[in-house]
Amino acid sequence: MTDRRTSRRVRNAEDKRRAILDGARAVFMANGFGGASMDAIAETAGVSKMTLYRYFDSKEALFAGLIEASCEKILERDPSAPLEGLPLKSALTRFGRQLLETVYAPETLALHRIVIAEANRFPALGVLFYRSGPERNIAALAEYFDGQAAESGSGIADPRKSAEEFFELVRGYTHLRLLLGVDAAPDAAARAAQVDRAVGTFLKTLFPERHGPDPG
Amino acid sequence: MTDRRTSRRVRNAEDKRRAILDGARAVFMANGFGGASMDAIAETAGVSKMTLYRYFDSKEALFAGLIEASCEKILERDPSAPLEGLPLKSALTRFGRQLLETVYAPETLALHRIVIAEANRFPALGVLFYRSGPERNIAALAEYFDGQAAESGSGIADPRKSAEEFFELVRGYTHLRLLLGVDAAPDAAARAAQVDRAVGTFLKTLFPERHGPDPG
DNA sequence: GAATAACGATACTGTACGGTATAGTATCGT
DNA sequence: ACGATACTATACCGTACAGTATCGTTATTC
Repeated sequence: MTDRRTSRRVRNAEDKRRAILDGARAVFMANGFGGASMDAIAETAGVSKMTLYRYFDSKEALFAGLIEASCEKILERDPSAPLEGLPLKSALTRFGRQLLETVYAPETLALHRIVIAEANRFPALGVLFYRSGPERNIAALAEYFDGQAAESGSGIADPRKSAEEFFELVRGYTHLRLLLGVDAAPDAAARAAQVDRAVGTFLKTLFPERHGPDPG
Repeated sequence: MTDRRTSRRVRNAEDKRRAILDGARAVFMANGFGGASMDAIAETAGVSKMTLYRYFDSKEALFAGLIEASCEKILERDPSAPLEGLPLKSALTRFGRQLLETVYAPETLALHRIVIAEANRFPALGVLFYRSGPERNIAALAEYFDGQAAESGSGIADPRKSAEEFFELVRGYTHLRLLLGVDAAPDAAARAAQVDRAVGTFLKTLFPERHGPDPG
């Protein structure tokens, strides 16, 4: 029975591969591409260096594999999952909270940092990351806007642009501050407040006539 | 006359220092901290490696010196210079155009990349960068808002937050796409269009009652 | 239970790099 | 003109690292 079900060898191989990628993630994210050594990765992964090279041809290949795996993990989530029928304000709030939860998470920040840092050396990974993450969020929200437009009759002029604007308002400069290590990570309450403000601001840009004079 | 005016020796020293920093900028920005070698920097700067170490104690010190110098250069500009008395819309437009011109410039993008990348290894530089750049822009705009409030009577509830929101809308996701190498740098016309849209959107968030129904 | 493949441990190679030492040359101040 | 200082060029040291080779061990397959 060479491979009834999945042979044990294959499963072990998958385990090894996961272990290697986990170790690579830890070391690469903490030290960057240049600061990470293959010896350190092997040790962190609990694997001999030979095994490393059995699974990945080179340091570059390992790095690329890691980023691709991280992007695939992002892709597993459906960003628009349960929001199809929701009213606008609720949908925006949930979109926003979900965004901040993932985007402010240390792992996501580390991924941002390293992909931005190595965008020169690995141009394809920058594109892959953008398409797997931000791009999909934007597309999902834009699609939701389109659905809303069909329902309510009155549509948004440029759903894509509006979607981008919403996410910009949500993530805010806090995102940059986190990437730079200026701020500490905000807790759930702070994140919720930030989303609420962003939703309020954004709704004014969509339907200015519904809001009275604001200043004060 | 050991130093009537500035002695020639110190002028030469300043020149050398500038040359070294220029070389360091080119190499660091192109290859990152880890990918940059002191030999390459020396060669690019047209200077012997010994001279490098006469001016900077170590690679870290040189890197820190470079970032500090870059931040000082940013600080020389007064972000709020000629906008004091301008009406709101004009002021925002000029704020916005100035922001995009500098923030989308390749050197600024490279600085962003490298500071974000090395925020772990050099936490102080991340803070320095933020305070020299984004923070000052935000503060300048917030101050302008305060001035407007004093003039017009009706103020903005949270000028700082509003200033951040404006700049978020202006730089947009294009900034991330540029950092990731997904988009090519937009030309002046595209930047102007982006600013105009951001200004329009932002004004709706400030004075929703002044704008009629928008969708369509 | 033998054959086979994967793995661990470790030693090794070549090289690139950070930093230093040295020796000789140009430049500056007086 | 002379002494001091800055600079170049180059060789060098130690180390760290990417990648390879070897060998003994374990575990899987049939």
